[in-house]
Amino acid sequence: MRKIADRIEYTAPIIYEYFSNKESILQELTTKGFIKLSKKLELAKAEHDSADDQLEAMWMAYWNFAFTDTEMYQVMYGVQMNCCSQKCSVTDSPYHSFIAVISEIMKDKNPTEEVIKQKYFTFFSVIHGLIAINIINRSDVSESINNQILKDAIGGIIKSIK
Amino acid sequence: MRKIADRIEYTAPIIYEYFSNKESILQELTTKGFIKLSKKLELAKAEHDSADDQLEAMWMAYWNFAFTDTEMYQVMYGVQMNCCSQKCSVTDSPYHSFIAVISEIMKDKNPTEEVIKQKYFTFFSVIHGLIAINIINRSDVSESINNQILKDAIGGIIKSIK
DNA sequence: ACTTTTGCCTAACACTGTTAAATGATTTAA
DNA sequence: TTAAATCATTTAACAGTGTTAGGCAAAAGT
Repeated sequence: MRKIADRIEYTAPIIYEYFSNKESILQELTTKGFIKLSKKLELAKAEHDSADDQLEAMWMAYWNFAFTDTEMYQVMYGVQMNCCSQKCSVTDSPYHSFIAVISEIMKDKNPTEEVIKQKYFTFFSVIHGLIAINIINRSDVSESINNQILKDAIGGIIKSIK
Repeated sequence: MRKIADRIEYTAPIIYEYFSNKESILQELTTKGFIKLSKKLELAKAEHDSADDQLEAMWMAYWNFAFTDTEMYQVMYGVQMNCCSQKCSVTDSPYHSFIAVISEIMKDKNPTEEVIKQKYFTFFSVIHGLIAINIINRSDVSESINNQILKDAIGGIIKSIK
């Protein structure tokens, strides 16, 4: 708040003349972000005819938005993972456990360590994403995104790496 | 910190005799969490013979850990999504854009609205998970988890919902 | 001209994490 | 046995958050 005030060359309290609190500033920014994102999505959609292509293009647009407007994306979705800089990437043992099994599954393909790592992260992203949504939106979708979805997802990736 | 101090019936500063700062407490907890999780993973693995089954069982164990030790999981992975309570779930327009196209793709199956919502969240989890990892671990895996993985993931899910 | 409103600031509160200094008890040294 | 040193713990404080209350001076209304 004080930093914002500095930037606009006022003192902190006048911010509260325009916004009821910090949260509502983020809220407002987030809303703008969603509008911008929506436009990109509609644009991507309009460039294709089949629904398949549209959906892929939309998710690609979504992906691109996340990296052209990273700060925005982080505000919108509160992206943050405490540990990841060290722990959940390389140093932890879950990582090594999974890597071992994935290597085993892919052994016919003679994959590089890098490829295996990629696959691990793909897995991790999917599962962690599902978990995060379930933890946060517990009441909203907890029953919807259930074990079946999870198993489908896992099965799908296992198939895809064989 | 003061709450911890209350709980252990000391004052805040003595905590700093045992931990250099708050971060290092979380660090310690996280380490313990990873040890516990690792054990569960190894246990799950040991119950199966084929690598496929092992991997599935491990991810299921991972999933279960996230919900039996939710606070731990949140500390370990910093799960948090600012907006989700309202915005990224139902009220935003990206949601509606995607729902529309997913419905179109699945129209032959006459899916309920609930099913479509599920599929959306599956998509969202996957993509958001990949994005989050890329944003946070930028230097570490940014080149690894690239567009190819993304396209594979999207393609896979599109296939799976047809 | 006098009152009301507006715009803005200073000061402060309650709450974070964190550190320095003081206190008092217990152990050690002489 | 008394003096010194060490230890455990606390109080007080600092700097940093978000936020609110009160005041003051310039502008606007009557």
